[in-house]
Amino acid sequence: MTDQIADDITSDEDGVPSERVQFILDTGTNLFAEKGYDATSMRDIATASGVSKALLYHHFASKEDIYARISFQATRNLNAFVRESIPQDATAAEKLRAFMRAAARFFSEHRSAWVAASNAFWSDPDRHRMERRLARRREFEKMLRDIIKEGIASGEFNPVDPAMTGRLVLSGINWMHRWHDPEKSLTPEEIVDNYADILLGGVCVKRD
Amino acid sequence: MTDQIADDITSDEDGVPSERVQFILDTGTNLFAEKGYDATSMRDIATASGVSKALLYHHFASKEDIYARISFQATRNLNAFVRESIPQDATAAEKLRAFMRAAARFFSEHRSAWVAASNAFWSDPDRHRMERRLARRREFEKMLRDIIKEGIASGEFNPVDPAMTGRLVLSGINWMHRWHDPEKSLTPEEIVDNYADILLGGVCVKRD
DNA sequence: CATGTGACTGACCAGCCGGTCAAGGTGCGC
DNA sequence: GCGCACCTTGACCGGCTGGTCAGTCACATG
Repeated sequence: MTDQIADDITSDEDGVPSERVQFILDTGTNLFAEKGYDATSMRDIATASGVSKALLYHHFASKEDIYARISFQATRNLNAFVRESIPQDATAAEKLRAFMRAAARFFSEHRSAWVAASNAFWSDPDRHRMERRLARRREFEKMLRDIIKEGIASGEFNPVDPAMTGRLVLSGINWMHRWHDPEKSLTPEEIVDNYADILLGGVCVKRD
Repeated sequence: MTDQIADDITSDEDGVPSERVQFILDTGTNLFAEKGYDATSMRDIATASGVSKALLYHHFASKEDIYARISFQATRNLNAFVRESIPQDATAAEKLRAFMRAAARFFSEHRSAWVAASNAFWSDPDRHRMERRLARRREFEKMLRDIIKEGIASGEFNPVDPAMTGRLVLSGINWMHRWHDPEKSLTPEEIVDNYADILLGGVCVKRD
């Protein structure tokens, strides 16, 4: 029923959160990213936010609710952002590179939220929301595979396996936060640019 | 062999653990891999092992001690196993592929332990052990970079950045446990074989 | 037999966990 | 003035956490 969907949307996105609610979410984002979900207590979030623990339960249903809203916010605009960053009239290679750059850029701009959201598989608190998360991830992966398929169809790419190639690309992006130090070295965009070079050009020298 | 190394080995491996101790470690390995470090309690491990919680503290110093021993066991033989799997008289491409296959094989054979060990950065309970873990990881990465450097030096590989290429290779291997279902689809070795094909051959068609 | 040693246990601890609740502001419409 | 809606709080709850401890048992050594 349509009413239900409308209810779901409003109850979930809930317009713009109040300043204080958003501040609590930001605080939680950093704590979750630093220490992980389990190791971060509601007291930690409350203290770091400068409010009482009870207030958290006035604005949020539970600890998982806070976490869900954080990861929801973190990934909400990812698909749209990446899609908008891909040029229409371009080679598949350019599109692939744009995809990787956009994902890396989004990652670096929402680093804490991304780490917090991707660090846990987080079982199944709200099934409906979980399904939408999964659907969004599938859509994200499909975007990437379509670029690869397009390149193969046009003869620009070798006949690689799109699913496997996509996974390798995403592995590089997703694993970055495990070793990348934002303080030094290259920016995430520079790193994935390197990855793109390696992937597109291949490691072995081209033999005729 | 130097005395220091011998000391290190005996002090840490401490001979073969008794049957019961090893059983507790195996039980803990599975629990940590399933539920994560924080979500696994000492009671869980004790109950699942069929012993009292107090016995855990008779054999182990703390919860972190159990975890450290598990991840130590898990990675102990990785370097040696991978090194032995690399053929001496072979092209750099063959060596790279052998490296990836061996790492993937080791991963699939010690899946639970590997997931448990790699899921947490786990701060710093025992500095000495932590440093040796890091040293081992550096050694592992160096092995991979040396293969790549060798290929570049001989003219077999393109002048790619060894560090960056190594990270991309390891990203694919390390990220696998996040999406790979051991029940179905390809084996880890088949997957990294695909990765090797893509990486070595490149995605773009070779233009003379 | 006594003595000692290491594996093993149930009961217990302080402290923290997520979550609840009744009550106290505070400001706004009436 | 009153009532009302919302934000905010400190005190509190049962339950679980990692960890401790005194003591039991089997067995080996003298």
